Amino acid sequence: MAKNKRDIDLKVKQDELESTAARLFLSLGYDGTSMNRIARELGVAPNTLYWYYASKDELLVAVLNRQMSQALVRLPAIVDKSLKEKMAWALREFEQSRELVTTVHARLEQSTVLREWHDQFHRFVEAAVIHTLQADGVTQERATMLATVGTFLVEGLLAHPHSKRQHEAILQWFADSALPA
Amino acid sequence: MAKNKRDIDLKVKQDELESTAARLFLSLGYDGTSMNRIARELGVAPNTLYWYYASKDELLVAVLNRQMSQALVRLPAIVDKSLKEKMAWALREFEQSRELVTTVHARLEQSTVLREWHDQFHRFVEAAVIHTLQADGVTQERATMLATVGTFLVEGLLAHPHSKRQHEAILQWFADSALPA
DNA sequence: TTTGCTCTTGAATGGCATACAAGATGACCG
DNA sequence: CGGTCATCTTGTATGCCATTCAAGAGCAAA
Repeated sequence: MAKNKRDIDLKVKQDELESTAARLFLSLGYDGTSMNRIARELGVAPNTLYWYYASKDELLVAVLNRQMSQALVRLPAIVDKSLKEKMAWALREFEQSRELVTTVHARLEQSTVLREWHDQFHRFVEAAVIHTLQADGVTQERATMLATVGTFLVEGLLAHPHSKRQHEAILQWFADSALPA
Repeated sequence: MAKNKRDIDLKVKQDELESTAARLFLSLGYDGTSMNRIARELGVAPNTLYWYYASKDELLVAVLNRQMSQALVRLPAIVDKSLKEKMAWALREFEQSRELVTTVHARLEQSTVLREWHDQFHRFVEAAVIHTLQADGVTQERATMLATVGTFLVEGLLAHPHSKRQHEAILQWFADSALPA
């Protein structure tokens, strides 16, 4: 009972930490946000964060999972839309976290936790895309390749600023080229 | 004359600095390479580097230009090859500097010099791709869009490890989809 | 009241990019 | 030859960073 209460408090506190960290990471960037800054914002000592997370990278992973689970809530709304609309949706979702996407890729080599998170995430996303494509009659081998391409296009559009029209044109072209007429 | 000699020494010294910096950046990564480390390797004081370059980012830009001009030497060998072969070549060239590509993207927001270099580089590459596509009868508007897509595919393949076969399949599919049959 | 767990902190460590002012070197000019 | 000036190098310092460690506070169970 008491043990249980403690567990609840832990979750509440973690949620508080992660939401503050998320806000700062998104506005100032990962490198632009020091553990000191996060702690100050929360009114705690900097090293308090290290009781909850072993490193800044692990805090980032927690924030990423948080962002992802929030996106998953909105996922059902587009499951029966077209491939193109699904990709446009993903693009809009990620645009909120643009900064973080680049950061993750930059830190892949240096952080094991981050690399594991990244790989798992890619597997998840690509499985979903492959499933969609297969439902449209694409062979598995081809769907696998196209899923990779689709991912690259979304990542590219995130990393480099382009107009809505350019997004539109690229996604349209991809959908047309990927699916049989 | 003497003034001239100094200028020569300057270039020589810069070349020495940049080749050492390049070697370390490529093997240890940008973040993994401290100015201190570069200086130690060269047998000079750390702040000596700041006489030649205003910041670590400017040193990175110099290294990037160095890498690029080395690649440009090898460019003529593939000017008359197919689009697919050109992209495969670019991929091979960049693989040497994989680490740096991600670093550049990660630091775009924080470093003006780097962003300028990056934007200029993209304009250069995309102009070249557009030119190639137009020579194959693609309209300018379409070529512009395809150049962006091609760039994203190369960047994606660089950032994420894939087998030679996957590279091959993706590039082949892109060439087929981009060019009229 | 004592034991032990959970959480927080003060104080420190070693590293980092970078700034500044003082020196060394060597070329030119009188 | 002596002095002046630009070029290059360095010693030293600053303020930041992520992270560590040992000491404490608060509170539950025994």
